[in-house]
Amino acid sequence: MNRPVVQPVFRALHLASCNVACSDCNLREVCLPVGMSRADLEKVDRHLVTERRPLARGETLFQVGDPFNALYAVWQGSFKTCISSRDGRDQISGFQMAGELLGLDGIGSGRHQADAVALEASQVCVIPFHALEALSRELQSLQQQLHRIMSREIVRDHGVLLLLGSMHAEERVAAFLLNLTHRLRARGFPDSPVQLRMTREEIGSFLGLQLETVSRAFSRFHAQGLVAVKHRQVQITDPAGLQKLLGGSEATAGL
Amino acid sequence: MNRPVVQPVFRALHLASCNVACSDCNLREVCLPVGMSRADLEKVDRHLVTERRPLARGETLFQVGDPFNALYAVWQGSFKTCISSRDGRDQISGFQMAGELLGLDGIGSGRHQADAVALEASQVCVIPFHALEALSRELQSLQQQLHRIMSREIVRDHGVLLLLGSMHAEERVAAFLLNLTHRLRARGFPDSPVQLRMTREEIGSFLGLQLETVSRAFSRFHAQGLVAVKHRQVQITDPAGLQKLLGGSEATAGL
DNA sequence: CGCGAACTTGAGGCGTGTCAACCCCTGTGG
DNA sequence: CCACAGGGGTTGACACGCCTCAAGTTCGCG
Repeated sequence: MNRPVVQPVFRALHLASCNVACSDCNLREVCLPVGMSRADLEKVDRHLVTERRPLARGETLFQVGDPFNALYAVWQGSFKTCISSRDGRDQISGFQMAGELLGLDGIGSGRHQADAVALEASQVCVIPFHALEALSRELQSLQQQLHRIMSREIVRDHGVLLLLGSMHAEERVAAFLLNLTHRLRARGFPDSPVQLRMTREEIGSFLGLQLETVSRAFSRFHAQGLVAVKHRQVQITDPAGLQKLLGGSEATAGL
Repeated sequence: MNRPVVQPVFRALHLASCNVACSDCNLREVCLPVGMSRADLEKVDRHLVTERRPLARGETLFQVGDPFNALYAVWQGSFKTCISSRDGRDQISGFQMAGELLGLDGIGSGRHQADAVALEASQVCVIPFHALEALSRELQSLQQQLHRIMSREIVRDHGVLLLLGSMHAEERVAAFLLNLTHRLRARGFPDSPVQLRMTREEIGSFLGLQLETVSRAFSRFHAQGLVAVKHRQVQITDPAGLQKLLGGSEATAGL
């Protein structure tokens, strides 16, 4: 890797854009190239994912109406996606962490249908969509993976529908916490204290609740010994107890 | 095509499975093959859509856990799709009418993740998924169309999220009615009296409301002169008034 | 004609939203 | 290093929208 002498700020950018290779990425088992052969992976490296983009906390990756050119895979950090109707109502449609794809909602119309905002300092891999379509006509493994990812996004949304349509406040918050820890564990994070990256208001927006209701749910869980909450530090001390609040259901996998 | 002598009930089945051709279908402008060339359409006819399946009112097309083999395009009639968690909670995730695709949620896991039930006597075109993937590697137009459809399904779900997460009961019902009439009009139905195919309870399940709440919303709309409701016959007399209930927003396109 | 399902309407209670006060943490500037 | 401002979070009191339960009506169908 060549490493020219540059000022720190540019150096960071430069380093980020070097060495973008799915085949070396430790997310390859949870990201786009799940289950692809070595040979196919190399084609992906060469033709598909060549750029990585860093974002500061609060920075917008894309917003409603932006022309759609690429999908983005979260490489580091986390994001929220917000949708809004023109009368000012708005809502967070999901939180994305490492290995998850952003931008799928832009394919249908050629324009992004949501805002994507970094919740912390983050980096995304840029996947130009025309290249993705071209390569997935060539590689069946890539084609199947893309279809699976889109389908799972639909199933995830249906899970949120179920949550918003039929669960009470405490059930929603419990489902949210369990889902979060499931996803973190799947990515190899220790499931001990979780550092929330979003505010109570953002959690509430996602769950269709007011921020006070979210806060009260946390407090009650704390009082019942289910979790230890301190600001954004959350430690689940009784996962089974939280699960029981959901009627024993485990259908929290896909939020 | 051979036409054996059979009893009427089987004959109906047989006739239904003849003459399945997207190129002749009057839904081709709203269904899977939107915008495809004549030549590509013929390949679709030959290799992809060869079977049509009739269903009686209340009959199940597929249910949760069934192996996923095919997508289904609604040709006639309408469907509901239901999701459920194992503690008995369940919810309708959508209503599908002519030209809309069923089964996208099965791609990711190889098993259907919802129940699809006919709301009236209906027919669907069967689209074997392995054949769809194979042909869409060959035809860019088909590939793009599939991606667009899946993306729009995601956007639609996000619209429902917004509805469930941020709207009051009457707003939800108003959005539901407007969305229904939009879709019917797009399919060439006269937008005068609409015949609902679902019960109040089903509407409520979809909107995250109790059936009584839906009924009361209808009654109030009636009293305000916005609609003329008589059982399942609904006539929107003041679309602009309904729209105003949504804060003037027109973000109802994608329910 | 009579039964059951679907629908309507009313009364009352509960869960959240709303509003408000207060606290805690962080970061900034003197 | 401390003071202070401001955003984020917690907690309480109250109101209100929707759920729940119940009774009665209409429609569809055998």
